[in-house]
Amino acid sequence: MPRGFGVGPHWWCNRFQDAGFRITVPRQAILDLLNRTHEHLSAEDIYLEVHKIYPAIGLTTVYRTLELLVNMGLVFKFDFGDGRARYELSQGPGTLKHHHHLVCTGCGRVIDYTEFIEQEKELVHRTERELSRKYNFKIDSHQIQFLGLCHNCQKENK
Amino acid sequence: MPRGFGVGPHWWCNRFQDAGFRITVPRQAILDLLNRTHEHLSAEDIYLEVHKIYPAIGLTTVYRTLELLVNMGLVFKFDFGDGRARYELSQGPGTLKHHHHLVCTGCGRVIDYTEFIEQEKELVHRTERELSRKYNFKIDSHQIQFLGLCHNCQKENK
DNA sequence: CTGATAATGGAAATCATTTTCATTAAGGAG
DNA sequence: CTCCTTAATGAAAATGATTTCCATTATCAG
Ligand SMILES: [Mn+2]
Ligand SMILES: [Mn+2]
Ligand SMILES: [Zn+2]
Ligand SMILES: [Zn+2]
Repeated sequence: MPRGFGVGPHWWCNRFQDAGFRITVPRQAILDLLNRTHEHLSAEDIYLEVHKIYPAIGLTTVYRTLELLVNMGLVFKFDFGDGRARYELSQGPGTLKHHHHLVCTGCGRVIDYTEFIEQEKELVHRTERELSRKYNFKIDSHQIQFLGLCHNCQKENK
Repeated sequence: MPRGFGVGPHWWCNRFQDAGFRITVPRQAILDLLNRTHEHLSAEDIYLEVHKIYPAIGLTTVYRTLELLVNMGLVFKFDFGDGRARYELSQGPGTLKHHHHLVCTGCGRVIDYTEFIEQEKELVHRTERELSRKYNFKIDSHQIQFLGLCHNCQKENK
């Protein structure tokens, strides 16, 4: 109902229409939020944030929408080991370039990195080609993450 | 109490003694199982399997032991997206070489692969060096996984 | 062998995510 | 613009993996 919410025809509207999904207020609000942050938000983070501007939102809808977005390939879902899934927009203007993650096992901090992404791309492509052939496996995406201790957490453990 | 269970002084006994942890029957049983399988077992898988040979085991102990083993670096913990953690022995004879995973998003099947591990090692080392320096981040380990559809699941989706 | 206490296991508690189901609202047809 | 079909929503309850509590047990140094 909030006439004129995030109404402009965003880049994702076509994706929805083509797939036959309805463009609803909750979906727009969630996409708007993801589009405007670079953080790795949990479902609850998103619920709380969207709730501020659209209090009628339900946590269930957040989960459902995120699942839809992941299936559509618009959103990445990650597990950084803290017991809750984290989400990040995969495309669109304002989105970070292709990157991977550095996860601190001490405090949970996550750093996006893009170093060596070019060399990595090459290796990944070769590996994908080889694995697809050898295991007859159709590869859609990949995840790379380094686990360790961030600056702060290194001191604490002496 | 089962005198003569998996009693022989296994390779991990020193690790336990050095760290001041006790070598108990449940711990031995869990390590024995992990040592003898190449599967990616969940805590409950392990509980059920160990339960056959040592019925007194409790699920709580399985979780606690696995956490300990992960902290000691003897076991890897993975999330393949099916809502439960999976565990794999990280070292010892009989352990697979350094490898990564191919995860089917259709049926959950996980394939270990070692292709291009040598080239990968090089890249990983360079990346680690660079990231450690740039972000002052002490890297302990890394995970790489490819997501996609296995042979069977490709057909089903037409 | 014995004592201090680390480790265990059952039951209850947590907590993220999913399911259920009655209600609402996209959006195509008219 | 109004109607109508039905996809989408949200509150509440259910689920299911993992954690916490706490009384009891078993390891192992002395
Ligand atoms: Mn990121
Ligand atoms: Mn493996
Ligand atoms: Zn940290
Ligand atoms: Zn499959």
